[in-house]
Amino acid sequence: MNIGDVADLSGLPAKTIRYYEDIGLVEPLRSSNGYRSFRQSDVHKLAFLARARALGFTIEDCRSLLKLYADTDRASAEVKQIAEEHLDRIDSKIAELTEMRATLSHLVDACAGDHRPDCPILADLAMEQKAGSISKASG
Amino acid sequence: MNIGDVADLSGLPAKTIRYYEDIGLVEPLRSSNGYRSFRQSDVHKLAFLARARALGFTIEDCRSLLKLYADTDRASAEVKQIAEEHLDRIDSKIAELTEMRATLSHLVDACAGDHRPDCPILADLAMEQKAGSISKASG
DNA sequence: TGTTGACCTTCCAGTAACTGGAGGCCCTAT
DNA sequence: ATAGGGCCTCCAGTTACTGGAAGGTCAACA
Repeated sequence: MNIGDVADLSGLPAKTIRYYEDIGLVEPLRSSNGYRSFRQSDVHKLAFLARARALGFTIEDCRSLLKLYADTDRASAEVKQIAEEHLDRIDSKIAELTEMRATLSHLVDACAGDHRPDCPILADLAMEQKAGSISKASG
Repeated sequence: MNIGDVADLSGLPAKTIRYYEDIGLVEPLRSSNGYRSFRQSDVHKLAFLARARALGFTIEDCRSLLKLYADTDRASAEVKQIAEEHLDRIDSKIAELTEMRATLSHLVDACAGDHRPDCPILADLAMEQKAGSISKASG
């Protein structure tokens, strides 16, 4: 199977598949004309990668997961740990974004958004650290 | 003021401040010894940047916001628009992460996480597109 | 006066995970 | 023969920094 077919099947761009080969995630064969030749197992692996990436696992996570997937004797605990760590990262990110959202939404609501120059958003951004003791206290 | 002092005041690493100069966000003066010499207005600007970046505005957003900030005649609507677009991006990101979180958390809950090899997480990741018509339908 | 040591400088390279593009070969159809 | 599409490699760019090497500057101290 050529890269275009595999791209269609896995949902990954051909560029990305080549990249995944570069970094050693897949190792397709080569045809005599130099074209990459993908086996069914390669397609399966790429679909696995597409799914894991869509769930936000990093490439290095994916590498670990693929190893664990290939090892039929692995303990599910190992996989679960990777997933739980990822879940924690997701939770942190959501919390961070939610806080940003709250602040920003507050500012947006406070801004008239008209032709006049007064803008609470800029005012907040420009807010000076009056006390001086605020910013670098516990860095 | 030297870069170290400004770093302390703004909360930004010196490296980052140099980078901001590289990309034209600040233009500190230079002392005779070649050291960067920051005015109060530079410090103010950097604090503005630190705050905006903490709220997740991109560098290009920051560039626009700084321009608008410098222009005392701007309409608050312009600022509000940037902020609202950013708010939308945040909302999308939160939605995406929340969906990931739900799926992943479901899988983690389903996984025993013990010494046995059965693992619903890997099973899901490896899930084959049986129908074949699923993946590339509306690309 | 010499020498630490902290602070500053520039420049280069690397991060994560691709993406875009140039230049060129391969294959099929007309 | 020629047109087109698919494939190849290699290089560069993306975002927003961050780390490190090699070296200049400055204040303090013996």
